[in-house]
Amino acid sequence: MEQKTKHFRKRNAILSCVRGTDTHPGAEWIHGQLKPAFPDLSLGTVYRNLSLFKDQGLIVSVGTVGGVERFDGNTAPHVHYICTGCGRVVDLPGISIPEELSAAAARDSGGQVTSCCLSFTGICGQCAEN
Amino acid sequence: MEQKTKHFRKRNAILSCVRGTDTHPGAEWIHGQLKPAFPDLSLGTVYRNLSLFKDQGLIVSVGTVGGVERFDGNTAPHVHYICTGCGRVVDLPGISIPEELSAAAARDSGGQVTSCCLSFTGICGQCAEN
DNA sequence: ATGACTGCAAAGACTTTGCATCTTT
DNA sequence: AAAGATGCAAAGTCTTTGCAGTCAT
Repeated sequence: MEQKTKHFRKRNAILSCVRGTDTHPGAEWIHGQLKPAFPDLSLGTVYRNLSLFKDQGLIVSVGTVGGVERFDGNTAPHVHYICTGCGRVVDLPGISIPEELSAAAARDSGGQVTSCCLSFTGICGQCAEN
Repeated sequence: MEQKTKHFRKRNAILSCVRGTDTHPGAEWIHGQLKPAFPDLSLGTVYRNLSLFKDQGLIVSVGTVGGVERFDGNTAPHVHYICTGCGRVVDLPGISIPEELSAAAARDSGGQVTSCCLSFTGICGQCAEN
């Protein structure tokens, strides 16, 4: 068991890293976070595993901010606020996406709807001060 | 006047191209569309002008699909359906974003809200057949 | 002349991929 | 042995940028 753990140690660490933060990180950020614990962790491995997790539905992409794809360990549909100044992505748990919209989207598009994404963009209070 | 027109001919063509389609195009697509009329149009110019239009608020980005940024000449908030199979982005004019959500987002985030984006993703009917 | 727009190609940034190596079964 | 995971570096895409040339005022 311990052996097995070792084999997946990095993979698990990557998944835990995404799940354990609310920063909606990109690959580089995750790599930086894990580097101290895994000095030989390769960026390629981070990308490979993120892609894998995404395919498996363990994480979701919240889109590309400033050229880098950002992920979220919270796979439940929820609302984001994206600051175009600093690139921060924060959750807005106080706002929920009306249930009926998904059904309407499936009907109107004539296709299947697997996920939805509602995000607001602007300048956050902190950036506005600068 | 005709001279002036000539000077901005390409710029105007790029803007018209984005505004005149509902395909939510990326830079490459626009370049391909205008190439016949402007054989010497450079991709760099397309990128430069798209960036300019975006800064000016003449167009909006609808996000990155399959690694390429897609634009929309319709700057009014509206809902999109994105097919993860073929990458098509279509409008869902039948669905509107509840007005009160924007205000709630500004309040909850403590920042300013300049735009919002609601999109549904899935496999479109056409892709599902393959 | 001065400022603006563009073509071209080089540079940049982010992501993917091939191959050799090491691990687990 | 066979399948899976990773490091490393090369390759691939998309986008940005510097420079020189052209056009408008």
